[in-house]
Amino acid sequence: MARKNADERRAEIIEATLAMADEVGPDRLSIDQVAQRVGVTQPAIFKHFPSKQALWDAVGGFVGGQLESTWQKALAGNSDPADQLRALMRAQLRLVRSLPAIPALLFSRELQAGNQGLRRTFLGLMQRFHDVLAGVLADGIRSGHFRPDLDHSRAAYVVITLVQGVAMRWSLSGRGFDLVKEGERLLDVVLQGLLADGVGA
Amino acid sequence: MARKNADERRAEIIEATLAMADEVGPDRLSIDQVAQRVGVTQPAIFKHFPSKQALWDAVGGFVGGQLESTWQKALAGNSDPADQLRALMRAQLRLVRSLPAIPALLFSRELQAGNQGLRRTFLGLMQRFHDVLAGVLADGIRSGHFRPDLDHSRAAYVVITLVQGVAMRWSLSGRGFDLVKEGERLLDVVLQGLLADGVGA
DNA sequence: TAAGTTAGTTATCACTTACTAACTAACGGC
DNA sequence: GCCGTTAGTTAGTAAGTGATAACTAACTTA
Repeated sequence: MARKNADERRAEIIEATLAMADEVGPDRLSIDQVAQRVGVTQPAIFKHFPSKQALWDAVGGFVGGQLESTWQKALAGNSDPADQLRALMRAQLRLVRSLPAIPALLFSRELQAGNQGLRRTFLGLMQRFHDVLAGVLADGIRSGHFRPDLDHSRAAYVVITLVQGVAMRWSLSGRGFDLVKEGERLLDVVLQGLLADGVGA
Repeated sequence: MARKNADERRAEIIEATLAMADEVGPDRLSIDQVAQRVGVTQPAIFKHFPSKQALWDAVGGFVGGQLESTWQKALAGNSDPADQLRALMRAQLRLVRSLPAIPALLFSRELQAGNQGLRRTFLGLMQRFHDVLAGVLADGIRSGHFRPDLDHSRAAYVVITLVQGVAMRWSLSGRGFDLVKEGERLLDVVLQGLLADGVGA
């Protein structure tokens, strides 16, 4: 019968949900599939989460927690502003690589339509990521590392867009390239800019 | 009874599918919902498409056709390389704005898991968009508009990533900003680069 | 205008879904 | 070693799913 402590089981279910969401898609994932993955009957899941939506709620909370804790570590290890940007991007992309359901999750109606609160959670996360990036950029502008005429908020959106875009392309392409490396390469191009010197000034 | 010509009805069904996919999500959309939108009973849909998957196939083909036809027009009207990049981005984002189901569609398992051929269609589209962008960039490098040390293929991926990323953020944020304008703003930042002159050389 | 074609209908099937009720057996404190 | 708690089971329900079969009525054309 292999009973387990409820906390442990909850974590196991959340993990299984993320793994299965990656395999079959968040909106197609049934409680029964999660249960099978965990090695338990379907109604057992409802002993730990009152409804499917509550399970998704918990999954979202878990992902959000992981995201936020990773940023702090990324900032701590670097001092050069460009390196801090790189570290933040790497941290974010590494998390996506280890939880590859995230991009699909963001577009799932399970979270979008069914769960107003969770939607706000994710928007809040994005906002905080923007603020962290904007802070790094503002420092770098002051210290002369970045262009003096740069709008730090807008530039932060550039970096966010780059992160989300490359994660999206990585997903769509069947994960056919090294996500973290590609992200770094793109960031390098953006740091330099596309225009020849003296053209856009 | 209001019968309609089959071609007309097919187009109507595809349109309704795209609209409903945006509202309820591609993976949650049932044939019955599409039928109701069209104003017809559920089995009538199967008179025009042999299966649900065939319907999605047709939807994908429609979207792909729209995408490709828009690029040609964008290139024709401009001569300056930077303007061509802007025009391509605007064209792509305008299409996403008019068919807002596209981002969610790309992540739907309906298309990913259920439909191998359609997946290849979309990857092919992305590849061709990359090639168009890379061509513009290569021309611009030769003519001195872009940095001589720029890798045109990599820079093309930067622009693609920017397009997909901003479309994604627009979707997630509840379409709370002007997609086309924001895309242009981000492209402008990328054209200039982030680094101060002389820092990254 | 009669006849064939076809866009539509109603009725139904087999299956999956989230969820519930009632029961069972493992664990932990005493 | 007893007993309450609780993680788990089996059995079942109501609603929704994609799809099919058989029929009907509107267009098309000879």
